[in-house]
Amino acid sequence: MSEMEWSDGLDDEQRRAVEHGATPLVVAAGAGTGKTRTLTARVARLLDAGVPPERVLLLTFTRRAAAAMTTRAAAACARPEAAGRLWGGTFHAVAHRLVAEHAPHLGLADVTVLDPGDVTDLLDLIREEHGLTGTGRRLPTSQSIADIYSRAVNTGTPARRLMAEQFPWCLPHADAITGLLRDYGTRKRARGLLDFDDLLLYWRALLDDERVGPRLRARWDWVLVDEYQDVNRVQVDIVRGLRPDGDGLTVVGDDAQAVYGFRGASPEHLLSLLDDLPKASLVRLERNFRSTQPVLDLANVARPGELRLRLVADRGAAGERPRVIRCRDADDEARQVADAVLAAHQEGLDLREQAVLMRTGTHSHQLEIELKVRSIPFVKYGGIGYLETAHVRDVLAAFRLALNPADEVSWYRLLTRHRAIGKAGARTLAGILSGTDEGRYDEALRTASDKARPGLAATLDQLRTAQSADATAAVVEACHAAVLPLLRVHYADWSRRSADIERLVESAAGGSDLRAFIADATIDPANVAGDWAKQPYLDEDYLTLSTIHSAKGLEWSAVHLIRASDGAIPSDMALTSDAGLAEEERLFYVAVTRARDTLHVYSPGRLPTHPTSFHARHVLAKPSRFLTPEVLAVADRVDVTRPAAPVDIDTDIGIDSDIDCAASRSATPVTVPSMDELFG
DNA sequence: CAAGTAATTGTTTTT
DNA sequence: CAATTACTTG
Repeated sequence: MSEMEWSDGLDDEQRRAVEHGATPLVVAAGAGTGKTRTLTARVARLLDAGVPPERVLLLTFTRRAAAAMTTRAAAACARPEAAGRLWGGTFHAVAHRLVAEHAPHLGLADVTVLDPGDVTDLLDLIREEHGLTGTGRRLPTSQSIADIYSRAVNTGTPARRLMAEQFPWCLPHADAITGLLRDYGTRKRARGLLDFDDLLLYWRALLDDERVGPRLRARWDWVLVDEYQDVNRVQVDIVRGLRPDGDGLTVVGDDAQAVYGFRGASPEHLLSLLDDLPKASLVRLERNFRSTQPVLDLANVARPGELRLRLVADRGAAGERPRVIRCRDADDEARQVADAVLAAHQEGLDLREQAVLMRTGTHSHQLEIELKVRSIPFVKYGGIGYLETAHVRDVLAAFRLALNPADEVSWYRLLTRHRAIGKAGARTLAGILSGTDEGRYDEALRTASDKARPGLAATLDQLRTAQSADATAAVVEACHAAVLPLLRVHYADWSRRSADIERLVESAAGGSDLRAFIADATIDPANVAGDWAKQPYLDEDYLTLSTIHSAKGLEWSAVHLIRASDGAIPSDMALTSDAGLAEEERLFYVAVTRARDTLHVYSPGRLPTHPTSFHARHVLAKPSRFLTPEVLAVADRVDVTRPAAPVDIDTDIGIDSDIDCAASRSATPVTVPSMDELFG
């Protein structure tokens, strides 16, 4: 054990966590307290102590976090090559690996992962049989039904009770919905289809199995879990199933940063672990290496939760006080943000060091227009990914059919892209084609209408080629050939979409394992998208726009939090329950703790009811309820709606009549440099 | 039963 | 202003 580089620069508490023995360890790590460094140092220390890397399992919530941690652990330990043999990844990715490995034990001939879009497609496909298609009164969307399903399994709540509590408008159809969901389950099982939730459920089932469970448990001595406040019931069971007495278990989390309640997570899981494992030790990390004290003063005041961590800036007391900017409306807000971003840029702060955070992807609409007008380059995270667009999913469906001809959902999707095949035709044909009958292709052709037959024949031909091909490139090429003529006709804006397809096909053909490529694309779209999606400004300087969820774990020198008005933060969707409101409060906390040096919080007095700006009606909005007097006391208030005198932000709700753009622009005397020369 | 046209809706957050 | 959805017509 030579250098012990992993110990470099750790403070006492971090070192305690890193050097802790085998008894269960809970690390309560506030934002910016070196959580990743601590976790990776602990892994490096284990490896340096001679632990075989394959006996260490590191579970994270995003692929990015997993990659960052293994890389850093490798860099910090004496045997960097060993870190490559670590088991690391998201819960879902590891689950997929294990489920594929144990497919026979699980009674699965093949494993195809359904993305959330596929799930709604499948529900659409079968809902008619359950009397959920009539026109007339409004029926719950398949999306809502999928939500009910997911929440039920992830929280262990009976669907009926769940509906009563959280989806009351679905209650009149409770019988039909529960019937549909049962059918959904058997349908998936019969076809070897697994949705995201199934991956976790199957993993848990493996752990519960008398024969497989002990072997799985014996595979790892050390299990480390990041972001434990974001685990749901099933994930808790998996972790506990892996380490029943807690020995070798390390979890890191922060109850104030739990923001995945809608996915069945609860910060309670972190807190209750301490009760469930009496031997567990708690280490609290409160020294913050990220932000200035003034930023942390605001964060500490805003911090919810039980752990009551108080962050202290390692950087000392100096720093600029956060600013709360009251603005007139969304357009005004966009101008304020753009002005501030440019001003900082002029003072030498790269755009890369700045980010705009928002509650939902649509909140940046006005800002995006403003940025385009001013030629400020930006990249937006958290919106609809390329892999979720229809045409890309069409190609993925073809890939999946090449590997799993029983994939009814993919059949359905592909069939509806054909001319002369609509919903009804696709449904019957998908049933035939996903079956096991020897002559199912011929039968499908016989069933198809005269108009549909030629197109279908061509598709089936190519898919047969794909299914019998060995080399990945050949499979991909055949699928490409099957899909191309369909999509060219089907999409009116084909020219805009074709480039995406080319990139996807190229990237899939380049890989060695199509199965892995599809699983990656499904379980972690960003991972694959990053390889081939266009990233025009990758080498250049650009501003980051991100949802708060996607910004978790990241940091920037300057952070602009927009739409800090009631109805946006907290989202009006969340106001119906205490739990929902508490989660919004945690989101606010996550957002403000992303800032290293400057934090600007913008609160428009009028919010668009409708995300697109034109015939948008506006509704009056109060400042976010999270901008409490205590929070405001540690911030500088700026009111750009009435530039003459600062107005108490609590009482001014901006009731002024119509907005005069020129007036509001002149009210903010920030000089706007020509962007062409700045970025030319 | 498919496909085209008209009307009418919107919209959390993500593995 | 999309993108579903309802209603028409072939």
